[in-house]
Amino acid sequence: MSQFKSEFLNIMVERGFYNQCTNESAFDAYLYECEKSGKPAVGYLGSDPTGDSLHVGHIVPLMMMRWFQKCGHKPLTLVGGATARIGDPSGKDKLRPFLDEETLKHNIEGLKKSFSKFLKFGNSANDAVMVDNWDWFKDINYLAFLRDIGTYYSVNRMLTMDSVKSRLDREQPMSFLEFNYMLLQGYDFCELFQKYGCRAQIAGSDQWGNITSGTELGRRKYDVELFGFTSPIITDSNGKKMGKSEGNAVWINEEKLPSYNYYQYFRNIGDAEVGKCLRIYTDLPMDEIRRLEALKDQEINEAKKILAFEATKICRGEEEAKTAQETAIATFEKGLAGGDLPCLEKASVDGLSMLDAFVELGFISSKGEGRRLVKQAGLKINDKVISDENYKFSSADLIDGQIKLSQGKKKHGLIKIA
RNA sequence: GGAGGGGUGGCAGAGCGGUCAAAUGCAACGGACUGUAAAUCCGUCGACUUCGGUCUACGAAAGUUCAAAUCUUUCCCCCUCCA
Repeated sequence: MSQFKSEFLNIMVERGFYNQCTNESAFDAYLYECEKSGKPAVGYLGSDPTGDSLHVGHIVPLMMMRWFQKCGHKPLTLVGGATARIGDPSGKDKLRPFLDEETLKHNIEGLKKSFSKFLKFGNSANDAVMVDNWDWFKDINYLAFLRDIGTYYSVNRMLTMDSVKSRLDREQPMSFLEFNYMLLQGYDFCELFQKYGCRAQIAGSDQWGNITSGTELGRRKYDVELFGFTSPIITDSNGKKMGKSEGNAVWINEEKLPSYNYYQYFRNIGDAEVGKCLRIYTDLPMDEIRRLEALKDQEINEAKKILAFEATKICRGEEEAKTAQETAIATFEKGLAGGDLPCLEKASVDGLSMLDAFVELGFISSKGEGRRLVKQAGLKINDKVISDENYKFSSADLIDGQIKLSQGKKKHGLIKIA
């Protein structure tokens, strides 16, 4: 299996991160050279601040960077303050809405937070560094850019790029603005090369076109070989992209999603995904992973628990992971009401309408939905199915000062007396 | 600038004067079966409701009509072809 000289690439292959590389053997040699000499290679991962947190779908490249750093290399995290003002057309049919300054600033802060959960930032040689491409794009002159960069791009070739071609094939509009996106990303790569000696870009496979834009620009303009390295798109067994739970994104930042929900997302992963997810979303050694993924039937639940715990640990810290796990075990295995469940605090529960409580907890979005669920036996109070949609609580429902509310089999919450 | 086509629920996509809260598919949700899995089956899927109904919705506004997603006018947006 170990066909590479560099530790990094071997890990990538072994754990299923490897999809495509611009020049495998040269990249390997370069990394090996760096690893041997103790001089970190520099690689970057870019992300446009279109939201204020990354989500599970972004973890794959984040974990690649994490390993990159573990192998002694230096990760740069680039936020696209400039490119977000344009919008990457890859994989999209519509022009993105423009973002105002304030949201961009807010989003960039959020991304910093997300990045720092997976990478170590600081001042030593291989610590991660955050950069914003707005810094070099904000003062750029249009004519100068066209002349210095535009000359290296062939429109003929750009039209064959997937991001462009698929739009055209599907007869979706593509503005000139978006068409320029790949030049900007190419420019980023070269800029990072100039400033930090960055030779590698790591990303999801949908970025291939944008990456090669950079490597080609590097070759033409600076006569240097830059490397691009991509991961496969990780899908679940239905072939859908990972990262949605109950129709909502699984966010990295805790203010967007409680750790308990984060834990549950991984706990509920399909059997077929366990091995793949252990490799990608945890730091566990391969021996351990091979042992876990060999488990079958009921036993595989042990593997899922470890997966959920480890994944939560990386992102939310060990304490949070423990609490989430304890809560999950208490509620699901012991049928109790665990401590970290979503909770509603009330001064008194007498006369409180059950439906209102469910709405307030966010389990249902309307009372109508709640009524339907009651008809379908989907709502429970203290583990007893409720058949009266107008049920009102009284202090008789309190058990140890709290009431357990459940919607379906998986959503549980509490009402506590404050 | 000219000619034509189109904007419908989370998405895709029917409907083209009443029977339309709007077919169908996907997604989502609940139940059964299980292992907090997958597959399958059954059910639900605008809001409020004293479950009788009430209200808001088919790009926006105005109009015709007892009645409009469906017809008319204006506006906005998109697509295709021509210049």
